[in-house]
Amino acid sequence: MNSNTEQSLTIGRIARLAEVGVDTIRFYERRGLLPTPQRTPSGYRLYQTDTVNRLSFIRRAKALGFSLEEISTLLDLQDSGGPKAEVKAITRRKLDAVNNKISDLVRMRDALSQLNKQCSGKGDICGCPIIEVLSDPSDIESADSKQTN
Amino acid sequence: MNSNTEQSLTIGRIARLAEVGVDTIRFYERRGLLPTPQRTPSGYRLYQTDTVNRLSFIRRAKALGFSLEEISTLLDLQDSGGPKAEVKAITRRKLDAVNNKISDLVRMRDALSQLNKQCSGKGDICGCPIIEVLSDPSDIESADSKQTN
DNA sequence: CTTGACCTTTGACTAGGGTCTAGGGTTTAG
DNA sequence: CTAAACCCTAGACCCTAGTCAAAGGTCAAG
Repeated sequence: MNSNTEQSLTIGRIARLAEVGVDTIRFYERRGLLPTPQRTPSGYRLYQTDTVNRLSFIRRAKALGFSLEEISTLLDLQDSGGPKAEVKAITRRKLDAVNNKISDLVRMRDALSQLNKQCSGKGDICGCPIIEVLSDPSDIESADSKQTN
Repeated sequence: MNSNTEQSLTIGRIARLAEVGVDTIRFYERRGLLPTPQRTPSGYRLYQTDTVNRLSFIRRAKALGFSLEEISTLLDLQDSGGPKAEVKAITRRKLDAVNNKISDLVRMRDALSQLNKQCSGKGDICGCPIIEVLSDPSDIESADSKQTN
């Protein structure tokens, strides 16, 4: 096909380069994260190699906890040269959300870890502090005063 | 209806007492978290008041991050008087999972917070450190990790 | 008797992020 | 030439934890 200049890759090749599935790429296209690609006369999608960068961008943003919708916005801002303030606002919101999630999980962890410490793990279930707390939470705060087994 | 002994409640009443929806109760029944209840001759479900405790158990276990499947196991153990060790193992696994999720999120938070600090938020997007990191991660210590929700 | 609140079932729908299938057409290596 | 490997589309399906709707049956009050 094209001898030199800039090479075009089929979806399978670009998928292997970016380490994502071909279905994922088509899915991202439908979601507007990837521009509609060129096609061969027979209808095959053709991608430029820089699409790999875009896919990597998406992977990294996902690793930071951004949703596909947020990533889409980020990519639009990048494409259009939009204001930095908006990128920062998205990051800030995500940071707040992550912090909230961490607080929730830390609370869960503290409760679980206390229960785990308190339960001997021996014998049958009667008097198991874990079951007891779940059955009646009135002692969940004062749970450290009990040393049941 | 019933004057004294043990009163039976319709699904709507038990739902109000336990502060869950009636659909949720039927859903839990299908999932095996609630035993199949008695019925009136006309087919209405009838619950004993202690079903409220069971529903509260489920609510509290959910708040600790247990999935319905795990809660189902916990309830089975409670019903059958199974070994404490198993309850403890489930709690331990959940604790580990929560800790892993916290680590992931803390890593995300650190990356996001660093990016947020670095970005001036002024001007257009050229040189935005957030976009740059997403485009080329060579300057951040791999924020890659599992997906978290 | 009628009204309204309650109950029944089945089945569809939600969000998020894909993954897979069926039923085709195309391209390439041998 | 043929078979394998690749590509296309539309649409169904996965997971979790429910929630909602439709179409009908039941029950208590007035």
